[in-house]
Amino acid sequence: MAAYWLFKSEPFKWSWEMQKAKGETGEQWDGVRNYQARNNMRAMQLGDLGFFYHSNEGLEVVGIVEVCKLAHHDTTTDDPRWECVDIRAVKDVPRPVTLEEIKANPRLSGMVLVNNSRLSVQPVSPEEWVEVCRMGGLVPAP
DNA sequence: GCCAACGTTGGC
DNA sequence: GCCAACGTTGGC
Repeated sequence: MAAYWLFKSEPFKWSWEMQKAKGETGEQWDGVRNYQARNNMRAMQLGDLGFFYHSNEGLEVVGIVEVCKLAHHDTTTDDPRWECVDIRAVKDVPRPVTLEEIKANPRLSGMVLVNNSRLSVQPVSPEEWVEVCRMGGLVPAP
């Protein structure tokens, strides 16, 4: 059973354009130093899909990514506690969905993005997935 | 740039 | 095991 996620990144550190430049191979989602976010990555399966969200600047969902490598050690640290998955860009969201729009949609009032904005890797429910895809012009949802 | 919210650390 | 202090995140 595939699951859905949301990955947050500050675009001046790691942007959707940079993610896309990595192509089919993708890149490890490194730098996460939060247990909850790490546990979410440990729970991911190959083929799981996620939203790519720009925080701080943009504040919008700009792309769809796919988990292409299961959780493994984060090579940017020696600390064995930290792991990450690899993700690759799948497609653009034709019409980026802003945080403002998400907050304004009652069907998305339960989204982690709205209620725990500090969690950088979050689960997304199937209903939320479909709704955000619809708002972004992706019909049917991937 | 500010500040609220949250997570982590460390003294007791 | 509690909680105050501190650091970080991220919306505004």
